[in-house]
Amino acid sequence: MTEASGRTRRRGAALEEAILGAAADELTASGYAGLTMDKVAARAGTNKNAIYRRWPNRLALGVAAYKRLATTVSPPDTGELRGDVLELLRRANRYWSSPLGAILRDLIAAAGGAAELLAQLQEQSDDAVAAPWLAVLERAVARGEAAPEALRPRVATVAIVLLRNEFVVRGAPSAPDDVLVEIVDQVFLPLVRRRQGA
Amino acid sequence: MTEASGRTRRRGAALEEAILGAAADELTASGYAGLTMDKVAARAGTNKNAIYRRWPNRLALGVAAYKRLATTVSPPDTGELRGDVLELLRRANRYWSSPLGAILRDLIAAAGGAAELLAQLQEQSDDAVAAPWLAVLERAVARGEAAPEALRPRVATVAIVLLRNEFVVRGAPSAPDDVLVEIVDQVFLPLVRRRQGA
DNA sequence: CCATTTACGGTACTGAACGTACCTTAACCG
DNA sequence: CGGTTAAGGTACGTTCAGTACCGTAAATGG
Repeated sequence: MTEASGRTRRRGAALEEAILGAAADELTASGYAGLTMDKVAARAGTNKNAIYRRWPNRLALGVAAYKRLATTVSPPDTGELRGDVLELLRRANRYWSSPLGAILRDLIAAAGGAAELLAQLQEQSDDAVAAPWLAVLERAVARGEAAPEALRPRVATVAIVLLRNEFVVRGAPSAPDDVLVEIVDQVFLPLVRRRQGA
Repeated sequence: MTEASGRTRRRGAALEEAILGAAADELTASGYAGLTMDKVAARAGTNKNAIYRRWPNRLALGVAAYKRLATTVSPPDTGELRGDVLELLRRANRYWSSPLGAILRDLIAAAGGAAELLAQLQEQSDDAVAAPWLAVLERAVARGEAAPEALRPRVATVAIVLLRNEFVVRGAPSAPDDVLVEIVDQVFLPLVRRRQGA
């Protein structure tokens, strides 16, 4: 049979949508390891040519497909800094432990330092990661719980970076809650709290 | 020709040595991406059977070969905490920027969360990473430069974890010195310094 | 409204590697 | 010295990424 039954032949944006959708489906179904170009083409009802005309390789397609699966979060507001921070960490822990987190880790691994692709995964590089932490800290500063010096990305994101380290370097499938508490109480809070001296 | 010319047929430990050596050579010559089982076998003057009898797959061989390339470091002693810490970070930065660092990153990536292999790469898991930092901090505590509460692995290793994050997640080929200084002055020193309050 | 160009669909390949199977033969061991 | 173990040799099976070509539907535009 020529073409897929009675349907009209798709082009341009419509086809691109179909491919991305198929790739996203494959990602959720089989993870990045199971994302093969042939399967994506088949699921999208097209062929590999159409894919390679748009993305140079499998990784680029994977990154593009992941972006439509990623969601953004709104910062919590428990009324107190420690609660907010723990909540942010627990969310992150859940996410990294989830199938989506596994996909993200695989993509980061596959990118292997290709800065351009890594930046796409962070969606606006640092800002998106730092935003909720800065939001939470700003309220804490207003309440007098945190020092204004804490309102710098490097400082604000310390906790999340430490947690991510557990996953990327230690390979934990999920970080125990003790670890989150330890990060908050041993590192994050001592660091951002209003200091009397120096 | 049968066998490799006149040489006697190696077995057991001798052959294992030869394979590991060949794998290490391949790693330094072509990186982990270029480490193929066929090339290792050829360079070791044997065949893939002998390799697969000892390591279950390419990654395991890569990790084993890497371990013989890795070296350990002794902690610096500049007489002052900030100097020691910057020196440790600069060393780490150089290492991660080097070909060996690239191999390590690829291996971590390829392990993709296989905790067992990742642990081998850290050589004794945390301890080896934390040791020099704890050593440097102990001297600082003795001098009154740092608070005793800093002598915990989670706290002591904050700086190195933040730097590693630059490589793994941001994909920088090398971190600018500014970043190291930022990590030290904005995060590490404020965190470990003797605090008057609370 | 028709000719031309663009880009899809179909299909077949190439090439790289991993991992396996199987047999022959040398080294070790009691 | 005979039997067992482990090398060496070699040939596959498989899986995929990425490429090449060709015929044809859809846009384009005169």
